[in-house]
Amino acid sequence: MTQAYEPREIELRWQKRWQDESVFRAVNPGEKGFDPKRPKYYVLDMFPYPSGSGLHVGHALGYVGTDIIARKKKMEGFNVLHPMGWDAFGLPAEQYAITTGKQPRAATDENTANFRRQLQLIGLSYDWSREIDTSDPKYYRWTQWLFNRLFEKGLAYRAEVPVWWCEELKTVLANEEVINGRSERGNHPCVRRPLKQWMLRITAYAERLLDDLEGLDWPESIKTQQREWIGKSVGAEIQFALEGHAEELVVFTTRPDTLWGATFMVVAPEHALVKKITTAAQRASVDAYVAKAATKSELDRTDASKTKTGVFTGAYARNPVFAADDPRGRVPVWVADYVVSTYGTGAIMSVPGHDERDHAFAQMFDLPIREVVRPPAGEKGLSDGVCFTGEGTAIDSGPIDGLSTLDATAKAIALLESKKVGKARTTYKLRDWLFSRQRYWGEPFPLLHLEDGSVVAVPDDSLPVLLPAMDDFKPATDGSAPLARMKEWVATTDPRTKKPARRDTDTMPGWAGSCWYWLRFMDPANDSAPFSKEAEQYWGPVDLYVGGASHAVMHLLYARFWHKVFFDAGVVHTKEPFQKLFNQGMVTAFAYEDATGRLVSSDEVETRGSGFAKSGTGEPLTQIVTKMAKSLKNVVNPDDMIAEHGADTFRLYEMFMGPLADSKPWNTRDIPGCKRFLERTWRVFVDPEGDAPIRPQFARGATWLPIEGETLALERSLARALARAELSFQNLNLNTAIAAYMTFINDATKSLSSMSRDQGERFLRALAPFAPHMCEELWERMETGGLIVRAAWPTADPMYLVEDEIDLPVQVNGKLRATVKAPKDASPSDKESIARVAVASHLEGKEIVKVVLPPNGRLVNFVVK
RNA sequence: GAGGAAGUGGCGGAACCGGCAGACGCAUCGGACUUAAAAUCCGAAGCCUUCGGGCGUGGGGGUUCGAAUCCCCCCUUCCUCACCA
Repeated sequence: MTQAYEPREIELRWQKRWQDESVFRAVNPGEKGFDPKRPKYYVLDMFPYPSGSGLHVGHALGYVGTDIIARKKKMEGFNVLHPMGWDAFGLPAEQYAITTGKQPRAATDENTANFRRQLQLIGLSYDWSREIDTSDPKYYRWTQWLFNRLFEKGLAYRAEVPVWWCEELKTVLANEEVINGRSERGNHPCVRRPLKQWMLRITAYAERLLDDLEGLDWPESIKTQQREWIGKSVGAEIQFALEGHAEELVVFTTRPDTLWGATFMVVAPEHALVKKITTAAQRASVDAYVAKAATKSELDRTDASKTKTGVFTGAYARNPVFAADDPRGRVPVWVADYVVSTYGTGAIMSVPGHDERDHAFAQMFDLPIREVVRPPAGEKGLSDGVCFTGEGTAIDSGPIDGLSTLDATAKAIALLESKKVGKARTTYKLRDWLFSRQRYWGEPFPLLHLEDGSVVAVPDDSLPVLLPAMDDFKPATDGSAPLARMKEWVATTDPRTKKPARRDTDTMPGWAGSCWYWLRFMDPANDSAPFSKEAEQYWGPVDLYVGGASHAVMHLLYARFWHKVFFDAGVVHTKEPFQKLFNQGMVTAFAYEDATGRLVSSDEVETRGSGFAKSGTGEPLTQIVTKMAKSLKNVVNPDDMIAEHGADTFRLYEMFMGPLADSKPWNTRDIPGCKRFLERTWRVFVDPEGDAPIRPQFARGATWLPIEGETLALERSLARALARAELSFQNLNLNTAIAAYMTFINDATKSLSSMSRDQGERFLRALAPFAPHMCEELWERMETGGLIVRAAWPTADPMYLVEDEIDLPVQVNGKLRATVKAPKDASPSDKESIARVAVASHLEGKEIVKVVLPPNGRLVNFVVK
């Protein structure tokens, strides 16, 4: 038996043992070995897209964190569900296949194999029997099945919509995937283009998606982001008659109380009425403006936000609150790109007196500005040259004069409704979800186009609609779907009527598979349903969901939407899928810049004492923190580190860096500290000089040590470490648990012979979730019997958290002047007299005004003059 | 511009409720062991100091016997959304 700590050898052996004994297999209700007495705990990682570059230490941060939690919960007696799988369909996987010249299927299999290998290297306690791959027909069969539920409820529809088109990617993208007119993936320019697309009616769930955020234990910042994305606004819809046209111009406003101050109208360049209402005289300039707006990317529009642009259409609208002969009621209609076509009705009434944007526009084009809201006393208004947008009192507004903004709004709406020219309305920024892609690597829509032009779902029992193999799967230059080229696949028959039908050739976006994967994990092998009711009833909802904050909106909103649809369909029993959400921080890296602020590649940096310098030139460099980047050569590969130091050190370092939620830099120089701690722990248990597998005091049948003297001191040290660990699990700053364990091992090293077998056992159990391989090895050498992963989690005995003697800080005027020892149960007056002696020199010649002894008895403070 | 998170030694970070600022680790320095080095072990260390003490948690003010922690103002960094009527 080896006496040295050799992590790789130990780790491989224990990983095999865990696998051989199916230690991490979660047992479902109804299966053999299920224990109904244990409570359940479902801890889920956001499953990765298996990229070609392999696992990143940032992924591993979350995975190690959840693994430690899962292992602890298991030791605490929970039935733990802790699964892992692959989000394998979608654009990035297809792009990767194209650039590497591989088939997506083959490339995906290669990448998942690599990810699986890397995850297993870390010794993560996943139940690998539940592994899923969203691009596996056994999985996407049920994605299609669930799509059918949305389809039959009318939540999926086809529409000609202006969509984001990315020429580079040859695909349409969802609103959420386009940032400032560029694709989220790859940062390519995008343009708007009308195309017939499948949409999901997520807006039907807007209100519930908003309301149900309340009960969730999620970071407030994520909830806020979702609320803002949903963007609820309450107001009114108002119809303006158009001079010389039968059509009405409908606008949405949150401030119907300012209707009397509307001096012009603005419609978006894409508005359907623009062509119709433009007068001959204005035709040329309007056409030019509209054409220009269409070619402008969203980025250009945003850049131009400082100066408003627009053109008069020549048309006039009638403000319904003014009499037909009132000149205030005749307002010009302009077209301007500061009004967006996709929000509200794509048209606004412009109230330049009380809206910043309208104000700017009115000033730009010299349009009239009227004040209809008087600001409350003390606030500046139009008379001070300020556009007042807050709440005040209605003035110059006929029937609502004198009312507060709140009352004026209500009365204005009532008035509009009685005249049938408007009504209360709530709008949302959230738009329906553009759900189809003209790409290859995704779930085919399980839909058939019949000869009569109608569209029907492929019956559930004919699923899956398999994605056919294609040699050339690249998107067509005209943007048509690659599957459309598979003529023999497209032509099929409706299984119900045997009549000819054509398959839909679009595929679902990459998000589809991740909209329900946590449910499939509950019952991954089920081939008669996506998951059984019993399994969902037992495991749902996810108790802890851990992943990056970058999924704040898209994935988490889509997943909640599908889950609610399933809830309505009676498929799941909870309204929300993820009860507690936690975002792990980003793992950043150090980078180095010279005096001019230029970044220097990490392999050209050397340490100079406590500073850094450029190798060769010796030029001094400053250390800064950045994202990891290949160009800076500061990307860390877990494989190398594990090969060099072992998985336990890797796990420990990931957690020791700092609180799980914080972003923090990876510092290779700090890793030896964690390794040293494990080596020191090893030497506490194993005598490197001796032949025994374990030191005699830890061997089975070792002499029992009474808890007194140094053993008592160690008992206290252990109790403190265990208590600290418990707190650190609550706060998810596991770095402090490790720090507490280090302190204990330092204490143990100093009085090794006084440490008992029992103390050794409890310490190993506490360390086991963090460094499972080494603890398993030492546990075995102690001949404790069984695996440590199945042992019970140790808790601190409060009795040993209390010291006989406490350190009593003594302050004079709040400044620390001495620290004295006092018996733990000393009375306040005893403490005061002990303290008085200790700071006698500071009290000399002073008058003691007050002696402060806080209720917790933690210190004494003399207030003197 | 709006919203969110955060600013503590040379570095990563501790400090549960307002009560010893800097736990734990890295780097640094000293010592032991060694022919020597590495490894290991032991120890020192916030900054300044005339060795009395003074100053210290981004800056300024406030509350308090006492503030990293609570309140007000300001600065910086990161993230997210940005003409949403």
